[in-house]
Amino acid sequence: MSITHIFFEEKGWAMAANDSKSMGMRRKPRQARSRERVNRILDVAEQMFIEEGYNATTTNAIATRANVPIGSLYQFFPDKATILYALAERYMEILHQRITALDTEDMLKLPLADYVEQSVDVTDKFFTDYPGYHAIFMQVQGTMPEIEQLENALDAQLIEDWAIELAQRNTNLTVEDCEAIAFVLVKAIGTLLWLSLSQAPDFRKRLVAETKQFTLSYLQHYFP
Amino acid sequence: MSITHIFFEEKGWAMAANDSKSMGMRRKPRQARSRERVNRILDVAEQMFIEEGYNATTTNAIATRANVPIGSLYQFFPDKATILYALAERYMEILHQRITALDTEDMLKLPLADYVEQSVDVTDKFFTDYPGYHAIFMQVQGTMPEIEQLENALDAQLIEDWAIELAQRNTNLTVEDCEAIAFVLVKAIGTLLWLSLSQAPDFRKRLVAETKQFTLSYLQHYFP
Amino acid sequence: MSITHIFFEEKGWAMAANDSKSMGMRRKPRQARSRERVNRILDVAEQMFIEEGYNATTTNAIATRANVPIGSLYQFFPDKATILYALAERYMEILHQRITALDTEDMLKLPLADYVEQSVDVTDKFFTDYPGYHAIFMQVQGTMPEIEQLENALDAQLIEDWAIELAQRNTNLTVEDCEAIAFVLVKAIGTLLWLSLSQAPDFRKRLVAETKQFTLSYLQHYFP
Amino acid sequence: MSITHIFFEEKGWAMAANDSKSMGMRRKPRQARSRERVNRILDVAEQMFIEEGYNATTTNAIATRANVPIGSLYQFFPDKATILYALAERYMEILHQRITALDTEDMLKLPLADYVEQSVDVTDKFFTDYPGYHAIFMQVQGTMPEIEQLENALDAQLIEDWAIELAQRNTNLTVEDCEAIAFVLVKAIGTLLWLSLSQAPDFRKRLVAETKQFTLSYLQHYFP
DNA sequence: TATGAATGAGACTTCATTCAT
DNA sequence: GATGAATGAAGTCTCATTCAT
Repeated sequence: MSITHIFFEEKGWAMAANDSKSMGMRRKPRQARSRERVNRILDVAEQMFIEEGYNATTTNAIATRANVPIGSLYQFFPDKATILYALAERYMEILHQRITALDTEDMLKLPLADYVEQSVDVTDKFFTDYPGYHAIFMQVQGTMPEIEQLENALDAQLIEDWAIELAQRNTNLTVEDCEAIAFVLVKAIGTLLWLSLSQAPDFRKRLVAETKQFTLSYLQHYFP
Repeated sequence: MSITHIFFEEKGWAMAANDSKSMGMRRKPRQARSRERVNRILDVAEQMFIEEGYNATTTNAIATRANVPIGSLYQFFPDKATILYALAERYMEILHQRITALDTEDMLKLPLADYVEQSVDVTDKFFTDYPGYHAIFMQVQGTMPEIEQLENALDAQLIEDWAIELAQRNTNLTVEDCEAIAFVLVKAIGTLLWLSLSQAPDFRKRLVAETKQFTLSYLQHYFP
Repeated sequence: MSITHIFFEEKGWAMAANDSKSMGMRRKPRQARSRERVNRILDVAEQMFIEEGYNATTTNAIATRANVPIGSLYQFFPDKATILYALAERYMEILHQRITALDTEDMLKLPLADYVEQSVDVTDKFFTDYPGYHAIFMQVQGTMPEIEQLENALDAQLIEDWAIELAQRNTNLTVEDCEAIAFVLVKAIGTLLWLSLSQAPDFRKRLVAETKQFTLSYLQHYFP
Repeated sequence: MSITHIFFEEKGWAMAANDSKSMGMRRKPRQARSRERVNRILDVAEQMFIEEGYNATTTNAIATRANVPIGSLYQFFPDKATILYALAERYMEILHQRITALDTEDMLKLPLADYVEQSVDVTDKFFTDYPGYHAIFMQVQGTMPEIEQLENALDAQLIEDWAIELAQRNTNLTVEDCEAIAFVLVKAIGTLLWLSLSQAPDFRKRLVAETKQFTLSYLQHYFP
């Protein structure tokens, strides 16, 4: 079992993604129909939040486009913010699955260049598959503490993962060193890959390549 | 005169920051009292946009806190969005001044490490002095084309500046190379320094240092 | 079936009065309670538009006097203008019913004097029953194209009806002749009867009589 | 001196058009510059009231388009309604001049057909020259008693003129008869000629002709 | 449980009028 | 007297959320 996996378990994220917490869903959908409805609501909300923005998207519009009565929507989600929160949780769950799918122990054996290559590609795939991730969360920066907390937790997890792997590759580095490096990498890689999404295809490819390059250059400084 | 300076002139930013354009102010404040009012409105708006978010901030609240009647606010700004736009222009003007203050010719003579050191410090100072810059514009990503355009123009300018300087340091690089590298640097440095603002002091210092390190490592790859 | 009736069907007015069109209602009231609400809104609006004028009447005042929350009002009517439009449609529907109730074929057999007598009386009754008709629409002349269009359509219909009947009474007249005569009659009779409403009872009676006389004299010129 | 003239004098209209009354202008413009300003304001207001409607036209817009500071506008006109009132007075003055220009005594000698011809033509010319007359006053029907009063007075004057002339042509008719007939004629002719303004040129000509025809037919009934 | 019509506080914005300069 | 920036009451309309059916 990968280290990442262990961390997720420890921090309770696997559960977080399914339970209703302080800011969670009102009722867990147990019936198949309900689960499908909830997913439709989240899909529609994701799309509309990206297209029109969180504030410009009305709950009624989400319900209408999801073919779900507004009353039902409010049975699953106590308020509009919770929809965003649930979306965040869904992203987290997906990212968790992707990361745990990578076998960390094998990755440690890879040469640094290959390790960077794979890590960036996995992140890139995530952004390609879920373009809403950044688009949505940027909008609520600083205005929705609950969401920000979740997002930070998500990034913190990624950072922790990197930090641990870095620590294992170079035992001379302190934990603080590793965490700072990992912070820089996760945030910089995340931003660049996200930005690359809205660029022309050729430039986008170039940006992904440069992302790998700067990651590698930076790491080579610490892992010569 | 620095290259940067020339570019700003060419592109007309210096004027853009002073004229009312398509999305500009309704009336330019010429009297001292009016100019003070407009600045008070912008200061209050900046503060509230950061604290409560753009959408949660009402025009009446801005007017009240700025001690300006709502009618007067609307004499200067045709609508709420224009306040944000004016804020963006103000940031742009300031950044323009700071950048043109650096003498580019001297910087080209600096060793790479010092060049990086200075560039990152200038950017960091800007974010420290104007913490609203990122905080505000992240919120409206994808929902306010006019603002985004302005922000992109600003970043594009910074990228162009970097690109030109890089081209002069290493004439083997193509324009495309330089622009891709500059894009990566501007966006990554911007994000990292902005994020560092909300970190604990020690970690923040470390992040600034790492930002420099990562910039240097990356550039050394191209400028050995 | 009368000619008038056929024309109304052809032109689709009967439907227009029931469907929500481009400038139509937001939601059609299907429940009895909703229909009653919509009617209360229209009644109150009619009254207030007459008493205070269209512009001086606020949507909140309408809602309050109709005992309907402002939000509900806006569920039926997307904006204030649509209330006026709906009022116009209601008048149109009523007038349509009244006109189709007259059996045109029988009227053609009447002597000219009786024909005039009946036609003027029907119009007069309409104005007596719906004093808002002219009062309201005069106010928005030249400022609300949508409404004007509807009003013109209504008058055009009346004119068309008259023109056809005139053509059948005197086959020597061209279509153009009939339409010009009908235009004059519809507009002049409409104005005079409407103005008579605000006159003292005796003078009002005299005016109705003179309206008939003037109509008859004019028609006798063409139908000796 | 014509009868009409005498009446105008008696009723004091000639003065009314120059003095500030209860609802009159704040200050009579005595300087040439002021008089010119007032006229420019009235011209602009007339145009805008026709184009945009009375309510949609702002006093600031009038002042701007008239090249008169808003403060000055309010020195001449205490409020917006007074501008409309002054416009009404200006129309009245003009109409008065036109009517007194006709020599009533000569007109009485004319055959009925020629008399009708001339009267309608004069009225038509007035509407052609001052298309705002009806356009503006229709809009404020029932919402501005002061204006309505003035308009009624104006029409009452015209009616009175007609009535007297009719009485002189046929001494068998009572005063009441003449007034009822004159009322019908003034209102019907006014409406039709005004409506004709917005019709296609050919149809407009036809309407003017029909207006003369119905006037003649109607009068022939009383003056065989 | 499911539905969707109903609710009303409150957002943005306008504009007739004033009054300090 | 002349000016035009300043004022704020009031208007239109939205939308998250509820609750009667």
